[in-house]
Amino acid sequence: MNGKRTTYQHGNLPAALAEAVIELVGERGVRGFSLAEAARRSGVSNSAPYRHFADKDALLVAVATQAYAEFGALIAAAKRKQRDPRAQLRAMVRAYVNYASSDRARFEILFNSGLDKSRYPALERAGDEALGTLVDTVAELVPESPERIAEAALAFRACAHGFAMLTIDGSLSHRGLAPRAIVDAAARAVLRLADSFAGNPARARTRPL
Amino acid sequence: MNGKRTTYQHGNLPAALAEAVIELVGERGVRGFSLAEAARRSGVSNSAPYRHFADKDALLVAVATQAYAEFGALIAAAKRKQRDPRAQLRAMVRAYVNYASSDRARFEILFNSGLDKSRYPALERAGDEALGTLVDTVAELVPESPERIAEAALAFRACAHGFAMLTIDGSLSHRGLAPRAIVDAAARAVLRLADSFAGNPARARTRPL
DNA sequence: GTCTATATCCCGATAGAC
DNA sequence: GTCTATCGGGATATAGAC
Repeated sequence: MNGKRTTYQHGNLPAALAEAVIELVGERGVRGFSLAEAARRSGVSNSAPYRHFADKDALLVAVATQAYAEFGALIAAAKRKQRDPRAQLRAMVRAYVNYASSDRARFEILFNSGLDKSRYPALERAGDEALGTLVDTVAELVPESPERIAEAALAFRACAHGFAMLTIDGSLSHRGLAPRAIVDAAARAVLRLADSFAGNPARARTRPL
Repeated sequence: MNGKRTTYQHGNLPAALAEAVIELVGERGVRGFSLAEAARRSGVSNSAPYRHFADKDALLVAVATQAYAEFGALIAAAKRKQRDPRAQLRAMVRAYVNYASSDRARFEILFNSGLDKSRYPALERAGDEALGTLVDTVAELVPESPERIAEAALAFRACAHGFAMLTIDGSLSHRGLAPRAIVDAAARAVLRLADSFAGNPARARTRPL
């Protein structure tokens, strides 16, 4: 709001770059994204980003960390709108899979960018935090042993993740499956799993939950 | 087997390039792969690949198409070793998820390269063919309606796919989950789904299959 | 018909000036 | 913090050697 800016364009170059990254990935995919173009769109020179990020990957990791926080918040919000654990699980899975189409760029950066998460502890922690809500819910749904809870949580998450990845990857598009239909199918599948886990392992179930 | 080759290095540059791509992706990941380096490793100039492939992506698509064939063959082979449909499903899921760790480079090219499959019809067809065996098996497992079969097949595939993607992505590695354990968990999860689908939709199940 | 040589442009990254 | 300059490398397109 004043004329103080001379060489300093934004007051917040990191944020501007992050936005540019999202924009670019949305337009060209992760492979089409370039640091130089992000700098250009932010109105700075090629080398300016290096004052804030060690390299291209560092910028991507920063955006991914942010995205994880947003992703986790969406999942937590979906849960909060429901009362019983089963409905909460459904809502969370829907939020998970929906994120792949509603915020495709960020989802791609998180899960289809080839970033090795195990090399970035902060990113790994952000991921664990984002999905912590899911694990908590599973603990209420599945009886007894921690092993069973862990197994169930992994299954739910993997199932939802698979649907989300297929949403992105184009393998399903030629089958006329709209994003919404995929979200529905994912929720149904995970609830089937949940019902299976809720019952006694080796025996039949009788209307779980 | 003769001295006829002078400038012609391989007798088969496309195959040599494909091999180099696998090698490179294995070493550096999809993002680290470069066409120039693949050419170098194949002993030809920068521009030689363009006699066979329109661009970088075309080479990647060619390798992906090949990989799909191999992937599909592994799944089909796993099925053939079993008799009853349930065991066949288990074997196929295991083959699917195992592929992610046993042939990580090809799996990454197929599912983590950011290639938009819907833009390459040949690749799309290769994918459908590779997974056709799975759908066939589901038709034997799930009763009645084609809609139910389609829903079940999608759920099984998505679930397996999710486990496979998590294998790749490093999200699970810090939890001490070995590839083998992930394969086991995936098979158990998909069989839970299968049991759920095999029963009557809205009622309890009684030891399906 | 297959590959080399070459040339252009873009990108990633670094060094030093303001 | 940012810019300019610069280096090395990669992606292509073209022209021409064999």
